[in-house]
Amino acid sequence: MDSTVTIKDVAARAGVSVATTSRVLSGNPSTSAKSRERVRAAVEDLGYRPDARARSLRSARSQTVGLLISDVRNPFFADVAHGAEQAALRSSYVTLLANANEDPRQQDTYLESFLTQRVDGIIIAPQGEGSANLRALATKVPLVFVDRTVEGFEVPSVTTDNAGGIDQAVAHLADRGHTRIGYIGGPFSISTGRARHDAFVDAVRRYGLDSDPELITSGDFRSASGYTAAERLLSGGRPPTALLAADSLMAVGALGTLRRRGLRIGVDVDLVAFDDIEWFSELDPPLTVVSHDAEAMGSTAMRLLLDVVEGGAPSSVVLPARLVVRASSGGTCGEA
Amino acid sequence: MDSTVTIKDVAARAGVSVATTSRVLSGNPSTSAKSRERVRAAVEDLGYRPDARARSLRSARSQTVGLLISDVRNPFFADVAHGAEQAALRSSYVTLLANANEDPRQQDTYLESFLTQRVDGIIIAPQGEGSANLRALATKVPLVFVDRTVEGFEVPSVTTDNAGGIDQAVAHLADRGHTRIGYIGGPFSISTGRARHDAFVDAVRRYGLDSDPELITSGDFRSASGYTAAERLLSGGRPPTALLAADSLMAVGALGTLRRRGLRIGVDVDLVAFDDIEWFSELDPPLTVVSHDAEAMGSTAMRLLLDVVEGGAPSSVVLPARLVVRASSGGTCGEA
DNA sequence: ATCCTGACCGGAATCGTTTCCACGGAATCG
DNA sequence: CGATTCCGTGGAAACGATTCCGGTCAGGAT
Repeated sequence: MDSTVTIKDVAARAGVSVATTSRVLSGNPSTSAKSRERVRAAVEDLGYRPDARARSLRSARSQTVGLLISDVRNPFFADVAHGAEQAALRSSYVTLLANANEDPRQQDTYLESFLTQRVDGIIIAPQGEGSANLRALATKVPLVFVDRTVEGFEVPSVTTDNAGGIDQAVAHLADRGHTRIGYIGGPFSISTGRARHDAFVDAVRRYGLDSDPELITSGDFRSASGYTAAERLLSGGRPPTALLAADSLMAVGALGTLRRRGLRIGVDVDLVAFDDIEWFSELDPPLTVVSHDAEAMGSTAMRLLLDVVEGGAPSSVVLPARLVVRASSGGTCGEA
Repeated sequence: MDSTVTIKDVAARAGVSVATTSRVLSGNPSTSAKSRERVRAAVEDLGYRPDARARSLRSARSQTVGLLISDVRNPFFADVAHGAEQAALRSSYVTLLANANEDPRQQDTYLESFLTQRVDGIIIAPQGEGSANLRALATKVPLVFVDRTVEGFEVPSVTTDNAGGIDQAVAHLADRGHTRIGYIGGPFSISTGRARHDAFVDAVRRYGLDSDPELITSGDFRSASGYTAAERLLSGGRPPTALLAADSLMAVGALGTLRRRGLRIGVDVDLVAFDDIEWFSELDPPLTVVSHDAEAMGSTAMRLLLDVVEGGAPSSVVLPARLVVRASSGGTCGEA
């Protein structure tokens, strides 16, 4: 089953030395046209495929980067991963995609594994607070944060303009005449959770809306927590007339709550979600969202990382967020 | 930045030979308690992490498997990937997750890359017909198919009981009194597309329903194609009274069509989807689905693959499908 | 004719491990 | 007491590539 044709076999078949073969294979200019041709032919004949492990053992590059995502099953992160992967491919890097599953322990397991695989760099959407672990990592291998950051880390990052996005959403809801907006936030242990929360509080104040602390809840960026948060918000004495969810999965949970309570979205209660997702526009009614480009986020992160790997020192990037108004907050049925 | 502490450093610090150090590290029993202790301490002191590349270069095992999924952004496959990954982790294998993006060219690119990385085995949800490429692969490295298969391949696979699932769905709709069911199928180039189509035709015949060929359409397992297929079905002279979509994304597309046409799901038209997805139960109305366990599918595939890698010859597995009736086809609002 | 230059090449060292082989000494056995 | 096992060990050869270093040879300059 294991053919294992090595560079030695190729060299023998081509009638040149291993050294020359290697030179041809890696595009070293000091090779004659004749050797190039003969090696090329031998590679073809033998179906030779260089061994990436041996190659990267000798030269200090593995042409491999690690991508540690917090939850592959979250469509937003799936898109980020896809964007990053495509960008890596274009620079002929291979991406090791790992799934922390929103669990710091698994995050550590995979970081460990990345290290033993000697990846050239790591992109990570960090869990919780930067463990000592993470801090040690940053001194060992190029690191880039995507979507989330950790305080006090000197690493490049790609994030969304969370404040801008939330501001647009609150402005829109205020425009619609809402004064009591229920907020379903993310965990404070995650930077996006904090940023969006702070932006919400700030926007509510600036637009002169009701800043009742009862209107603020928080979940864990998964749908079940969105469900219970919405439940809590709506069962208060003076329930909100609009809901703003800090991510798509929690919005899905809220959707369930509203349906079960028989509330009509866009009529009885408005709903706006952070993160756009393909099928949010196909729902009945289509959901108003704060949209940001997950794929661009992934590809940008990869670009930054490869910059660092090649010795550069790129600066962080903040991508814009854009409100897309749909029927769940009074828009028309079509796309905005 | 690069610490590069090697086994030599550990050996020196522990005052033993490199050979002994290696033995301790890989749990070789012929080591004294004393060396074990000293090596352990040295590893700790130096923060040593073995180099997976060197290790796997020497021993013929890389402890790495490739997982090639047809579309990471399809929630079904995201779940499969998650299941497989967790199973690999339990056997201390690392998973290289790649995304073919429903594109045979990218599939080839990644297979190539898996090969140069010298993975111990590959799990794949194959695109289109088994290219010569794929066939050559099967002779080189252990292979397992997941979800989909390719005719004439002697490799273990994990699939769903497609026929059983479709049968339950059609039986249920027939029960509800439908005689004209519109079918939104997948591509014939993919085994699941063919299997579900054939099962549908068969079930329609057995339950004595209308077998009008106009009722059968097919898409590409993506939402846009579900949209246009539903559009075509509903604009015929005698439109169907129920829709059965062969996968979740196409069901999402159909959802959009129904909304735009102002048809009430579960009242004017019933809708059933193959594949369950977390948020299908949160929709309004919740969707009736043919549910199969994607995570189990992934972990089973990984189990089969590791079996092959260890020299076994496991047989293929077919996982059951189960109809979950919800309000989109007249069920109650709660879970079935 | 001699020297120099530059293009091309091959031998061998190297990357960080595992593993084969041989060896010393303690324990067991006749 | 000598022979035989057995355990733990270290030296050194792999694994499959890259790359340093020196050498050959052709051709142009002197």
